[in-house]
Amino acid sequence: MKAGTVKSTAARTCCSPLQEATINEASAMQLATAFGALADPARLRLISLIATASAGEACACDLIGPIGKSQPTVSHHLKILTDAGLILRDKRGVWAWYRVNPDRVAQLRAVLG
Amino acid sequence: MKAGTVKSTAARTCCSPLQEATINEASAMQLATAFGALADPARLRLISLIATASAGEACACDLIGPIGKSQPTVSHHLKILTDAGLILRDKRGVWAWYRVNPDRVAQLRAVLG
DNA sequence: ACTAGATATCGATGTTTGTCAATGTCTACT
DNA sequence: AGTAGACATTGACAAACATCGATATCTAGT
Repeated sequence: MKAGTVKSTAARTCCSPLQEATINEASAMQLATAFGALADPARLRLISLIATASAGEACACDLIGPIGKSQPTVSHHLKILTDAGLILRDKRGVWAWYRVNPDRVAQLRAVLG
Repeated sequence: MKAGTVKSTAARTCCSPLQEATINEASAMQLATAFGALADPARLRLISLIATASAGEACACDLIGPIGKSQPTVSHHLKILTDAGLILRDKRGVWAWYRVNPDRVAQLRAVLG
């Protein structure tokens, strides 16, 4: 039985009605993608490496070693983080430089606030 | 070639060494699980529904309708959120009451801070 | 032009995940 | 004791994902 329906003693003590959800389905999907980008140990370590790099940016070539995964795999994870807007790519010559996107991170932090 | 190695003109302009990652592999896995719990639209809506419920807690029976998924599926999502420590379960009689775990949410917010 | 190196993309594969129908368990009421 | 209802668990299945080897693309130096 749906709680809140007055039908028995137990039912009467149950369930004040919920407010409308503050997150609608569209923005839930958008946020889920962003949190999903953080839902992998390798990607968390990548974003941490980038965030703590001197000058606030890191070359992809220096991220492969510490992660301990193959180059295509690291490239794949960096793409997921980039597509989610969490990091920004800057291709300079042969190298790809990544830095954290503070606005996007702050947006996620606000959701948890 | 690993950037930072002095070998060519381009190499010389590349790659100040990265600091050590602030997140080690163990805590990365732990955090990935937590963010993974937020990486689904249905679960985000669930936690939002619970957070905005009057008295700060919501009965599972009132969460099935708004989510629009079957009862086992909603129960499954609630379990994932509970296992990740994001919400707390309180079984009272036949009903299961859920509330947000503020400490855990604050911990995740701190990681993004 | 050619070569070497950095990164991205493709194709394949094993694993994880979301979903639901069916079923089990537990509580409270009759 | 029996019944009804709330919630969890199981089993199955398709979709999504992480990973890697092979390959393509693009840049810089020779």
